[in-house]
Amino acid sequence: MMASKDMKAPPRRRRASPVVRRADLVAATVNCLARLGAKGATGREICRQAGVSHGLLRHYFRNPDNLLLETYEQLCEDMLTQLEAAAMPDVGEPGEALHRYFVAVFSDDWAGPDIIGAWMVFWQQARSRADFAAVSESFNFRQRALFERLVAQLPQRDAALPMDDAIALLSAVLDGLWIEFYLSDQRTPRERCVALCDAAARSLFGA
Amino acid sequence: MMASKDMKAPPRRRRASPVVRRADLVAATVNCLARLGAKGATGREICRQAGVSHGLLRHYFRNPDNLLLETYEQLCEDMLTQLEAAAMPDVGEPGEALHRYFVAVFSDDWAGPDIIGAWMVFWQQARSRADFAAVSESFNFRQRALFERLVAQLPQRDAALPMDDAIALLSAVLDGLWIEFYLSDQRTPRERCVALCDAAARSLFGA
DNA sequence: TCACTTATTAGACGCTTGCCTTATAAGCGC
DNA sequence: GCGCTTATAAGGCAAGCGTCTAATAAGTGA
Repeated sequence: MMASKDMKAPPRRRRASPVVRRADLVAATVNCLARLGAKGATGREICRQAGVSHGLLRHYFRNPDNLLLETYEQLCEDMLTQLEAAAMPDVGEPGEALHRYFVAVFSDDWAGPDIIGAWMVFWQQARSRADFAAVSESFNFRQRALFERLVAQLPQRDAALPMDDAIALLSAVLDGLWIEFYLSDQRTPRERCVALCDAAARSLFGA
Repeated sequence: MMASKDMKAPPRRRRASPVVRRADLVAATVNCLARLGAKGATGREICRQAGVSHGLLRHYFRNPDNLLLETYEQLCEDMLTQLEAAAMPDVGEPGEALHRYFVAVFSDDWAGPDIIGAWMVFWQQARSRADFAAVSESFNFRQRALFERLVAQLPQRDAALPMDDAIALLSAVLDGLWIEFYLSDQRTPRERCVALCDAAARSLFGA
């Protein structure tokens, strides 16, 4: 006789606080986005990854898309907070804060393949969905503001280039190198990316 | 009585040459990628968009993924050919070819929202799949070579920046602005992108 | 200790997808 | 005009997804 014939097997049902579970699901979403891309980051797969039943998603989010949006918001918030923390202490020579900003941008936390991969999915969503576009807009605005504050600390040099242009260019350099690094951290390793950013800042704003 | 009770309704079966049909499917793939993102560009949807039955995909490609890869290759080829054609005639002042290159990169053909959206999907694939990575690698190499040839025409200036660094930076500027333009052609319109590229070239390689 | 809230699981349903197999007809060589 | 190749369509099948509903147990307050 099967000793455990019809053990209903309620495997594990440790209850967690809503805030923790939501965070779990958000984290699992990033993970899935990284491993499987937009196509593979399905609601059910995310739940599997988070170790919860697929029904739970609906309990916390209206639908998978909504979870994706919240993940985007969370990621933006975290990234901005961390970048700000890395760059803000106004110590050292002028320009040193900017350097720390570069280092943070290309740190494993924010330039890991998974993060950038997820980011691309968000970018795509931002093209077609207003809610994603709004998050993107807000993020860009805040990032740009932080950026301008850092640049303003630099010693003013000849205005060969309008300030706006120089900032837009440095910002583009960051994004471009981010992608380059994403495509092949072999071809353009982390330190080179940071060095290139430094060089760009020097070239655009004066030595 | 239904006059046309069991008309087998062979709706339309105009036969097309293989090369045309393949091109149709590739074009439909780009279109779907643009409209629906990676998630929505399913084999069946692509066939729907191309106006053919879903069985036909298998007849020309092994599977949807393979069609995606071929689309990537085709797009790379087309883009390189066109960029080369736009920039190669060595007429005008030095640097003018480079300018034409910038214009071509941000032309509707290659910076349309659909194209860039598709490109992001390819980038993601390149992270996890060797065949896509190979295409990406080859494309990058050829693009970089064309780029270097254009830059070499410029009058040599002070070497404040190693040539390699300057090229890498200008390349990054292009990619970064490409994305910026993708995210909002309102915020950074086409002409501004080109102007910024010109400014970057001037700043990096000397006036 | 007992009821009450709610986090959590599990199952059902309809739909779509990718893959494969079979049937049909379009156009070509003869 | 006839027949062969093959482009094309269409249907079946299993798997996976998203949504919804119902059942269950884990804490919590009295």
